[in-house]
Amino acid sequence: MPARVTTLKELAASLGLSITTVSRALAGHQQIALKTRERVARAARQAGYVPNTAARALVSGRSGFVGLVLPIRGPNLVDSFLGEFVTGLGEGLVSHGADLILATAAQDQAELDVLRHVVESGRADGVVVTRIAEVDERLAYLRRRGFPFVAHGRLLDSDFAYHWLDTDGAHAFGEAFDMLYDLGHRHFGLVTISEPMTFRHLRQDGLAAAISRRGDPSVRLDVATAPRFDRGARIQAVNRMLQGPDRPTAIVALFDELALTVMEEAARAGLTVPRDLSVIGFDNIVASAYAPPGLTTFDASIRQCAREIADMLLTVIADKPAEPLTRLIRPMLVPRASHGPAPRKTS
Amino acid sequence: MPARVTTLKELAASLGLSITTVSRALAGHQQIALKTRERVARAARQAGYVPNTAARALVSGRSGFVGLVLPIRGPNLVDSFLGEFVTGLGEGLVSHGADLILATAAQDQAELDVLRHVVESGRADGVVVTRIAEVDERLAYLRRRGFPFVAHGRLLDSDFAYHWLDTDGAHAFGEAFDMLYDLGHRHFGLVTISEPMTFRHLRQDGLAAAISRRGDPSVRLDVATAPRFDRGARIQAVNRMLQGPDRPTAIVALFDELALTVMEEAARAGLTVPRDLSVIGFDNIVASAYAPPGLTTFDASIRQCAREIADMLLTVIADKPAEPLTRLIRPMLVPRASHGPAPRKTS
DNA sequence: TGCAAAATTGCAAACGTTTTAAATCTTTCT
DNA sequence: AGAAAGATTTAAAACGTTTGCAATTTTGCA
Repeated sequence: MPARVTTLKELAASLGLSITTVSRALAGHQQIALKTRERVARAARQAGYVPNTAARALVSGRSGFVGLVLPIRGPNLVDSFLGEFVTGLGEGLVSHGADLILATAAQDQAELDVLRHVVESGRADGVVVTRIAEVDERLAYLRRRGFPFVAHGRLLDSDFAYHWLDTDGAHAFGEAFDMLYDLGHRHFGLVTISEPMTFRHLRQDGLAAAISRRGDPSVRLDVATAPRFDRGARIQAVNRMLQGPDRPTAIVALFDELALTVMEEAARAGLTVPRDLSVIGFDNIVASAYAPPGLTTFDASIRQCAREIADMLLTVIADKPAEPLTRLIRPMLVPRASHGPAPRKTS
Repeated sequence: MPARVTTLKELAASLGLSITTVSRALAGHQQIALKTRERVARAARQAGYVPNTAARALVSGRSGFVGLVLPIRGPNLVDSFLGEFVTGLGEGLVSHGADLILATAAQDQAELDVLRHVVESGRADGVVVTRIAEVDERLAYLRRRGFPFVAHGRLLDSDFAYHWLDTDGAHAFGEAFDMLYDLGHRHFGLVTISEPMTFRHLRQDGLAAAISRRGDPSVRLDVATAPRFDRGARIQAVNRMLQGPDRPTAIVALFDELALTVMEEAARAGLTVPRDLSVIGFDNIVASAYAPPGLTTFDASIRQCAREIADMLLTVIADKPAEPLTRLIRPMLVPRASHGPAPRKTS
């Protein structure tokens, strides 16, 4: 059990050196004699010295933290996104000795307020912003403030540049369309949400672009929209799409939860997936592998993305690059058993 | 857009008051005239003043953070535990103005090292420790150090008292046994893991206790053990249990992932759940609702537990209670379709 | 050996806040 | 009116670190 040394002063005293020298030695400054550096390092290790974060932050202006404001979540919303995301961030940060701070918005408190506090209190040197909204005041604020940040996702258009990493949902949805078209499908359904997040536009536009690229006027696309967190409304919307006399033969859902609802309701309506209906999702949540017959979807590897976001942010903090850093990650198709050839026309 | 006031000094100057007075006014000290307190509060709000965390932490010795060392996770381990847990912690902390810091262990670094750093650097006022191991050096360290912490889970026995919250796995497994016994089952299987976590003992002991409480000598229990993160070995272990000429009619799995493996392998072996085999899990992960025929399991409401843990920890930090705080949360049975009456003896 | 240059170390200020002890101003009472 | 008591405010130290600049020691060379 090593004698506890709490401060630099104590360590310096035990070595017969000044605080300055010890501080510089530990920081690896060349101007300190190598022999001294080694001696100090050994003593510090042996004494279990750990520098005080607050003191260091106060004088250097760097906290060594990266902030993330927790997205507000419904009471019974359970998914693995957050866990994957923070794990990835942690992995990306740890190699640079940074840590993550998680701030939560209270019930009635706006996320922007929390963000402001994190920024203004000097708790963090940079922040990560997720779930970008169509009009996102957080980005505007950070921009105004000149505070380092990296967005996970992006705006549809903006009059300023910023650093972002996004999964290429547009490409994935195009790929889904092409695959389904080649399987003979001509009548498509898109199940989407009504919340003003940009990713829904990016994905829908990717689908639309692939359709028009194909240039086949016989292709039809129905769109069903429901609020994200209202399961009842979601089921209704899906059923409206499923129950018309003339229903799509292939449904693409904005993300897996919606796709699973589609599969459940299809089963309830007596439809067999993929014989009567093809379904494709996005996210590759765990349940998608288990829900029969196995949902075909896209894997965005959240954890890997988060790791890269951490790297980007640390670069932004350290180097203040003039050009915006941007990364578009292509999600990977995970083919399972929920898609297949279009059913023969029966009429 | 309010003029940015970064420091107390500036705010004091703009008010024509001393730093001391402004500091005290904002802290709500009675000795400052009410009129002054109000004037200062208004000015601070209007100027958007946010106190510097580092400076405050340095002088007060309190960082306002609670630490959590991220459990090391395999590369493709995906679950919702972490997300639920940090969400709950965040919810519990926010009402007291505390934030969460997440520290990650580097590849080869021991979790204890990271914990030590968090503690010794003064980054946090208290920590949460999860996934308690049979011999847990983290608890021993924190104890020695006299550092505030709350454990999620507990030791099997210990020579010192500490604060913990745990889900009552023993009770749940007893409940599972009773239910299955009443359905006619006499031959049981337990699928468990080989990692030295205490919860596996608590649950297994709960099962054993229920068996002996029943006092029926015809009850048999087979146990299969596999390493947690080795899917191949897990499948092998399950199959050994399933393929004997004399297999259990009811299998209880230590947690849902294992139960899902059991159901998959049962299906592969041509067994129908629950007709030929009853399966019960623990955790209620999302996939359990989707995996046919729907896994009967127990819900531990991680998020709610985490919220309580946060409350407990804040109490511990503030009040240093002499008596250990302990909470045992009874998980709730989530009956689905994977359990049923024991099959008739055919032989 | 002596002196300039180079190498190494140390002093002291600063970061923004809280807090102890003391100073100033107001009120109350004789 | 004057002093004591109470109310309110302030000066200055402290927290543990980093860092600009100065001081000291060592080295190289004549």
